[in-house]
Amino acid sequence: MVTIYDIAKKANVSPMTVSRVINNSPSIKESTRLKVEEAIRELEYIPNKPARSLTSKETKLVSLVIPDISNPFFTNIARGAEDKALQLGYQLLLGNTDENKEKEAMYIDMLMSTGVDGALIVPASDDSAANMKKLAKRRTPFVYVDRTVDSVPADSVTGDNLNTTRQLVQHLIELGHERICLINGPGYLSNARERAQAFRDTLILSGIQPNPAYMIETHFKQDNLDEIISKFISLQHDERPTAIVAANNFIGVNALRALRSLGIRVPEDISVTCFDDPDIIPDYNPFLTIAKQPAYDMGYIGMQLLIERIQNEAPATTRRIVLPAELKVRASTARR
Amino acid sequence: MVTIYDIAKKANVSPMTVSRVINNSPSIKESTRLKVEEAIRELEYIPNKPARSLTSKETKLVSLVIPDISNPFFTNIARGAEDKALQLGYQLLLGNTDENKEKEAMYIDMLMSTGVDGALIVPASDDSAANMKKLAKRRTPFVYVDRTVDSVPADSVTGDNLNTTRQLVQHLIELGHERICLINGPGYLSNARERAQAFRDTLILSGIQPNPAYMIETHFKQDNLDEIISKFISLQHDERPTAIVAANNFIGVNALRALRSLGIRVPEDISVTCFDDPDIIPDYNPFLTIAKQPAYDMGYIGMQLLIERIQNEAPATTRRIVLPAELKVRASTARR
DNA sequence: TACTATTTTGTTACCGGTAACATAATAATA
DNA sequence: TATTATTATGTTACCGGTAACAAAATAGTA
Repeated sequence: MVTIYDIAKKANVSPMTVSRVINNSPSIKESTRLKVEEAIRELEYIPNKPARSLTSKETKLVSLVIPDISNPFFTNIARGAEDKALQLGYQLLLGNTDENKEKEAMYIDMLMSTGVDGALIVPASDDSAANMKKLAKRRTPFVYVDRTVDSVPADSVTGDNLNTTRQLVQHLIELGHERICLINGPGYLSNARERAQAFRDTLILSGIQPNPAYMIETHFKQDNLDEIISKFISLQHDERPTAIVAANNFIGVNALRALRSLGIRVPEDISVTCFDDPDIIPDYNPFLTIAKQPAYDMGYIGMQLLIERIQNEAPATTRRIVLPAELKVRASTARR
Repeated sequence: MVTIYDIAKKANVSPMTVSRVINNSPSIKESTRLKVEEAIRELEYIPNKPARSLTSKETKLVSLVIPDISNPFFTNIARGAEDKALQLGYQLLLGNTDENKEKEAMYIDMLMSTGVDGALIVPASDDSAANMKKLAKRRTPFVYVDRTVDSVPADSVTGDNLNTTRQLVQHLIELGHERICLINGPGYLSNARERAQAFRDTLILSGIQPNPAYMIETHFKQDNLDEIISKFISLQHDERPTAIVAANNFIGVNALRALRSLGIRVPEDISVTCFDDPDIIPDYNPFLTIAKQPAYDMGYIGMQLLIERIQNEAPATTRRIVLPAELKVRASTARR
C-alpha cells in the first residue's frame, strides 16, 4: 500500500508537506506542489480514509436504515438519499430492518461502531426510542423519514398524513361511499396513528360516525389478508364496507389479492385505495387509486437536513418537513 | 468519546487487556474479563472501527455498485447482497452509476479510498475495464453480477443468457411467430451481446433467417421508444414484426408504452416479452410474459463469493456462476 | 547589509486500536 | 522448596494520517 511516506520520499519532502498538498493547503510553493502531485500520480497514491478518520473524527459515511429496500416507497427514498449524499461527498450505507426493532438495534450499534457521521432512519417502532437515544447520547446526528419517534426529538421529513388521509377518504365519500374501512399499519408507528386519527376526523367532518370495527391494524408488509377481508365480506349487506383505505402499498396489494381470491370485484363490489404506489415504474399498472407520497424527495431532503446537521449548519431547534401527496385517481375506486 | 484507555483506567488494567477482552482472546482470567466487561457496560464503550482498520487492514465494508436501485431487478440484487453481507458481518455501501462509466469511476475511487474489503459490481460498460483494473491492481476483491468485463477476469454471477433468450424466442416461435424483433441493450455490455447471439442462434436453429433490421440496440433505461417502434409498425404488412423480445424490464415497458401510444394492441397485434419483471411485487401486474431471472439469488450468491474471496477461502481460479431464469407466460404473448 | 515579517517546510506527538515481545503471576514438577 | 512451564498481563512501537508548534527559507524594510 502506498502511503504519504512513500510519496514524501519520492518527492524529497516531508510527509506533512504531502498531506498539505493532498488537502490543498494554501501555503505550498507551486514547484513543490507539482513535484508532490507528480509523485502521487506515479505511485497511484490513494488516501486512506480510515486513517484520516482517526484524527478528523469524521468518516464521510452516512447510514440509511429502512424497513425494506424492496418496497418501492423505500427504494425511492434510498435513491433520493444516495443522490444527495453523493452530491455532498458522502457515501451511503444501507440497512434493512424488516420492521424489526432488534434488527434495527443491530444496525444502530454497527453504524455507531463504524463511526458514520449521521443516519437517516425510518424507525421500526415507538420502542425504537432506546435505539434513538443511543444515537442521541453519542451525538450522532440523525433524521427521521416517513415516521418519527416523538419521545426522542430529531429533524424529520414525513408525509402530510392528515391531509393525505383526508384526500383519500374524501375522494371515496364523493363517490358516495359511507362504510369505509381503514386497514392500517401497527399503532406503534407514528404514521399509522396519524392516519387513523385523520381517518376518524375526516369521517366525522363529513357527518359519518366512525365505526371501530372498520378500523383494522395489521402491519406494513406483504401478507395474506384473506381472514380480515372475509370477515368484512361476511357482514350482512347493509353493514358490509363498500370501500377500503389501505395505509400503504403492500397492504393495498394484500387487500386486492384477498378480494380477488374471495371473488369480490374491484371496484364494482368494493373500492380500494391506498398510500404509495406498489409500482416503481410510474403508471406501469394504472389500476389502483393511490395517494402518491414524494418518496424520492423525502430521501433527498432528509439527507440534506442530515448533512446540514452533521456540518453544524442546522438551527438548534428540530426541523419538521411535511410533504404533501398527490392523489392519483385510477380504476380501483368507483361510484357507489 | 470512550476509548479502551478509559476502560483500562476504570478497570485497573492495561489497554491491551481491554483489547483482549473485546476480541475475546482466550488467555484472560475470568475475574479480569468480568471487571473489564463491567467497565465497558458502565461507560457504554463502543469500539472504533476506523482505528481498528488501521492495523487490521480490513473495514468489514463491502460496496455494491449497480446502475440504478430503482430498477426492481437491481433492487432485488441489492436486497440479496445486503442479507448475505449482514449475515457474514459486513456492511453494505450503495452506489448508483446510472450506466455511466464516469460515475462508476468515481465510485471505484471512493470505495478504494474508503478501504472497502471488496465490491459487487454490475459494470457500466466494457470500457469499465480501466476501473476494474484499478481494483485488481489494488488487490481489492470484486465480483461481477449480471454482466462481466471479459478483459479483466473475476468471479461472476450472471443469468444464463443463452438459454433464457432461447426460452423466450422459442415460446414465441411455438405461438407461430417468425418475424420477431429484439430490442436489446447496448452492444458494449456482455449480457446484451450474449442475448443478441442467442437470439440469432435460436432463430437459425428453428429455420428462421435472422433479419438484422429486427435487431435494435438501445439502452437498459426508461426511455421513449416511439420512434423505433413506429419504424417497425410502418413496415408493410408482410414485413412487420409480430413479436418483440425486450432485453430487460425497462425496455419492455418502454415498448409497451410506445405501442399503446401508437394504438397497437398487445397481444392482438403484436406479442411482447422481456427479461426481468417490471414489478417488484410478484404478479402484481401479471400482464407481461417475462423471463424472470433470480435477481435476489444473484446478489446473495455474489456476496457469498465476494466474501469468500475476501477471506481467502476462494480457489485461485475465477468462478462463474450461471443461473437459470423462469419463463412466466402471461397475457402479453398470443398465438399468431 | 542587518533585521524583521512572511511564507514554506519540517518535527513531534497523537488519534484509537493491535501485533510482537517482555514480564509478572500462577501452576506444575522434581 | 526450588525450578520450570504455563498463563495472564503489561510495554513498546506502529498502522496512516494530521494538528500544533518549530525551524528554515524567502521577502520586505530600514
